[in-house]
Amino acid sequence: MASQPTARDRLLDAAEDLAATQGVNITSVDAILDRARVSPATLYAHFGNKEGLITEALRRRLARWDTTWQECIDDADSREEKLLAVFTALSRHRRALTPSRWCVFLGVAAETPHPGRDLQDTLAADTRLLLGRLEDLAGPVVGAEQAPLLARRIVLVYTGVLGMILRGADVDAATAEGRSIAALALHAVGAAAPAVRR
Amino acid sequence: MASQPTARDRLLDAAEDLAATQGVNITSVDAILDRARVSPATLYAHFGNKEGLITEALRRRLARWDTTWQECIDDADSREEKLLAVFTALSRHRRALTPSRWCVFLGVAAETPHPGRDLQDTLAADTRLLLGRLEDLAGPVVGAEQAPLLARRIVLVYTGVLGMILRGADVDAATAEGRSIAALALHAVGAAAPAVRR
DNA sequence: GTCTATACAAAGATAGAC
DNA sequence: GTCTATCTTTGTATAGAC
Repeated sequence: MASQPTARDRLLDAAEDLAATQGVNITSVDAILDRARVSPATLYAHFGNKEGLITEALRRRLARWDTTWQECIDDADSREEKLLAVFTALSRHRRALTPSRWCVFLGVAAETPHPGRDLQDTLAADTRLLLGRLEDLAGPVVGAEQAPLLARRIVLVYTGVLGMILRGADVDAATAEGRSIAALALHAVGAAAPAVRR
Repeated sequence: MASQPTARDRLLDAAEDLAATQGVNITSVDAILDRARVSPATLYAHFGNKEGLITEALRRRLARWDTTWQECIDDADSREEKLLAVFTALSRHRRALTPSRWCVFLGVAAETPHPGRDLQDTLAADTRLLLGRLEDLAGPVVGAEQAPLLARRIVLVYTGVLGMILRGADVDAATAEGRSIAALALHAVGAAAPAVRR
């Protein structure tokens, strides 16, 4: 029956949007409060402090990314396509949510040299999700032995796409280019260690 | 005869070090002044404001990167090695200067959603230098027509290496991995459009 | 849970003397 | 050119009422 978002949700929305588009350090608590139309006390009651709010907003965004990516994997037909679905997911993710200037997680990591434990964990969870899932998907394609190598390479290329967006590159062009390079890496590793059958 | 660095140089050193290791937004003017052992008025007399100082420090660092990279290119034997020398240069650069947490230019870009014109130009100059020089080096290897494509791909991979450092990856490992992927891209593009002779 | 009002610290930048 | 001292704004966070 909740027709109106709660103050808590409005805070998370505002924090996510501003972190994604402006960055966390330049975004003041006041700016978040203004956008969420919420009073200071409410923020601190729910999240303790600014970093707590940011951490919670990132957790929520990571969960949504997780879902979107998994859907793209499920939609893909072949094992190779599933491995490259991370690039499709990037496009879909950016269309579904407030598109970040490049990547909210890397952005917050770049801006926060000394994160608290919870924030640190949340940021690391993004990288863990990428490496872990790509390794799982790479196993059936190039074998368990080569899977970690291929996963690292695809994460590197994926991260490069995000960086190119920060450099001002066209998002779709950079994504397509990343996918091409990842496909090269896939076939190179696959050639070295022939694909596991079925 | 200048045995002591000037106040101006101490300011540039302090700004560069703190921007590289901590980030620009979290670094206060006071912190820069403390480290440089300089008074506020001196900073503003020389650079106008904080962004002016940061811009100047970045310009100086870009010039040093330019030099280091060119030296690595000159040291390389083959045309292919010259094209991949950007990864060697990255290692050498990071050993020569205060190593940034990942990349000072991308870091400042990520932290500054609305840069002034001078800062904007300086940040863009980094990307321009990368794309332009790599395209020049790619021409003799894959031909002028394919050179822009290969240059973009290598910049993407190079940027991915920097992003992996931000993700916590080992610097040498990420650099080596990036070089391998760039070599794949080189050979793939080269195979599509056979190398120009000489 | 949420608000109004405010405390307190830190930020960037400037004035005026030497 | 450089310093000491200070001004003003903005920042995060809390107190106390409803």
